[in-house]
Amino acid sequence: MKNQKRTTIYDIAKKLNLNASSVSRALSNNNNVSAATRELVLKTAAELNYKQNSLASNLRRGHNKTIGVIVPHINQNFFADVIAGLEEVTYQQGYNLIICQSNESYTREVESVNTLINQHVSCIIISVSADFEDDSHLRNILAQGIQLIQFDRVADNLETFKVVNDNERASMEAVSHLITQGYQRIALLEGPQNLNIFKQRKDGYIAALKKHNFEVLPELMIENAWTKELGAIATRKLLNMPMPPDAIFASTSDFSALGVLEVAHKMGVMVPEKLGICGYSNEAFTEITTPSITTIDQHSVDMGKTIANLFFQEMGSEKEVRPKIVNIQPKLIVRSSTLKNKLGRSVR
Amino acid sequence: MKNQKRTTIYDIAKKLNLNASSVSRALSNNNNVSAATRELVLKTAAELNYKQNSLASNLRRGHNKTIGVIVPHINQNFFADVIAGLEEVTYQQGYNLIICQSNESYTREVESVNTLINQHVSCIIISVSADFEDDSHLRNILAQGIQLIQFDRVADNLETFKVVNDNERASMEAVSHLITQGYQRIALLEGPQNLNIFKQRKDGYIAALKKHNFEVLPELMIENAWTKELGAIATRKLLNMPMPPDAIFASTSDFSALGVLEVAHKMGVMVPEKLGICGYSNEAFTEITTPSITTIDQHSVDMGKTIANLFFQEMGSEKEVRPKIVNIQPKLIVRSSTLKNKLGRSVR
DNA sequence: TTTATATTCGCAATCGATTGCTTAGTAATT
DNA sequence: AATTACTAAGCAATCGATTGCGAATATAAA
Repeated sequence: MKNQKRTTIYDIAKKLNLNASSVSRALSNNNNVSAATRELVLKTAAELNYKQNSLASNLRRGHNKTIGVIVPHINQNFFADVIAGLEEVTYQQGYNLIICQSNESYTREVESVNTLINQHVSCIIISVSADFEDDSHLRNILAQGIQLIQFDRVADNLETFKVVNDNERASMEAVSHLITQGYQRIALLEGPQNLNIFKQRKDGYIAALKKHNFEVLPELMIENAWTKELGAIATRKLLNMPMPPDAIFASTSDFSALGVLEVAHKMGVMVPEKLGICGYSNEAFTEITTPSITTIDQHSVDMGKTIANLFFQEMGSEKEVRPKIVNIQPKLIVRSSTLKNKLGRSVR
Repeated sequence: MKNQKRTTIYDIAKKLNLNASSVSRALSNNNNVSAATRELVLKTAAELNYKQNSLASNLRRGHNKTIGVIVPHINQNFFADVIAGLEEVTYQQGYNLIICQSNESYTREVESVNTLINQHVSCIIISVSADFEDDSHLRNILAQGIQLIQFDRVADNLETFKVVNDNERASMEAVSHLITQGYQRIALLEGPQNLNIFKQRKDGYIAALKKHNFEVLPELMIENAWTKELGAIATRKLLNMPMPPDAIFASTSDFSALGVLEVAHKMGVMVPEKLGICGYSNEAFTEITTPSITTIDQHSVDMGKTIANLFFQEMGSEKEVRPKIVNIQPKLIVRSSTLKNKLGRSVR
């Protein structure tokens, strides 16, 4: 079974008393072969169970119909969805995806970039890790003549194609919604501020408060509360304050919003009456908690498709194209956890 | 930016007045080079920002440190987790993953197999699509000398390495648990029976009933109820029967269990008092529904790791190894939705 | 000093497919 | 009949790294 010979175009050529070049041309639908020999070649190729060796073909042609993807974790919903969207489009174009996960580690991210460069991928699509340090490895991608698209978490001062969510606007919209619902003291759970997406969400929160002439209170902004557990801890602290917040915007993820909800339940704080809760990401479970959680949908599968289309449309053209930034508008999904005004929770 | 020249070993060789073979040997830590030249080569390689061309290397050496993975959907938790586990191990061995999704389509599955064969991957890891027709494409993988590991959904009559869950046992355990809790009429939501995993779960259900001398009632076994919507429809039908079930085992997925739960809520049927519910897969949300849902954990990340280890350990050896089947024991996670006996739902 | 052994390195073929160029053969044109 | 135009197919180089073999040089042994 091991290392057996696979049929090559030479095998086909020999069998038909042809030259390998003719076989190659026949298989690639090149017009420099007669219809008769093409037929013959295709027939014997099928008979001998010939499979093209993409390695050889790619080496010769100098490019690889393969796209590399680097994400922090493959099995986080957002990234899994983006990859699913990517695959959908790239598959149709005959491209393959090589997937790497950085595990939020900068070292691994750099290593992954290097293997992808070695593989001669046509494009690298990346969402940088949480302990992102500097962008030399990304610059190296460009230096090797490989296309680069950053998405979601992007290195701000590196000019490349980018597909991002308008985090600031979404965040602003969410907080405005809370204010409209009558919440007065709105707390924020923040993510690591070295990632631009979390900074933008914080900015949106602050902008919304200012717009409505609310005071921006540092004690209501909790750093690094981006897991369910950290969200729970932060909530306990917030609700035990002398003047506790009456709403919490878990800007990091729905998981931290879930932590908020659980603590509220345990402490007997009514949601949404006494505490409004808003998450981020529109994870499947936000629809089915009691009460269901208001959140922000990032159109993740579409994001994947957008990224892929960007590659095939914009970057496929021969002329040098200026890096473009695509801003996807996330959508606020209002559910029961913030509907203080219209009780009865009829909205789904 | 486009099509620029990348540095090759020839560039390094020329600069150092060496032959490319020496450069190659130096870079590959071959002992047939002096320490001095190795130093020199490594230094200039770094200076010139040399990156190995894996295409050329793989072509010459006849193998590709790449593993192909084909799953129905990348963004289903179970598969995403398995892939994450796979990546974890393969990364450490310097292997890359090429990911394809079949979208439950047989045609796409066959096409994906073909591209992976063309790519000369060392191994193909597959969980077959729902409309799996025949295994000729899988046999073709073996015929091309490529390793093959099937997991979860496997083609029964093809002898290859397999990593599966003991679905029948898990299913039996779940139903036995329901019986122990005092449920008397236990319904089953089935998945497509052309997939062996769903057949096994049904077998486990029947075996448990028989073991406890319960009657096996065809009217309580609902076919193809494997999404949330189909689960809901089935539940409505079941609960409107003259003699409705007092427990439903959604053997297909937690999503269908969720459909059951929602219908129960709407119809005012108390869970777990009047209706016990058990799902399958241990999706994240099962922990946080009200009541939380009893389910079965498949150790999905570990499964991925097991598969990868199987490849590196068993199949790496030169001697022909007999295909081996690894059976992973899923774990019943008892939560509130089936705790009729001990009310108060103190268990998490 | 001479012979034997070990190191280090170059030469050239190889992996399989592609492609520019050339040649042979056929058809069309005058 | 002769020249031109065109088609079909072969030749050989190429992509970049690897590797068996042999040559040259250095080192050790006699």
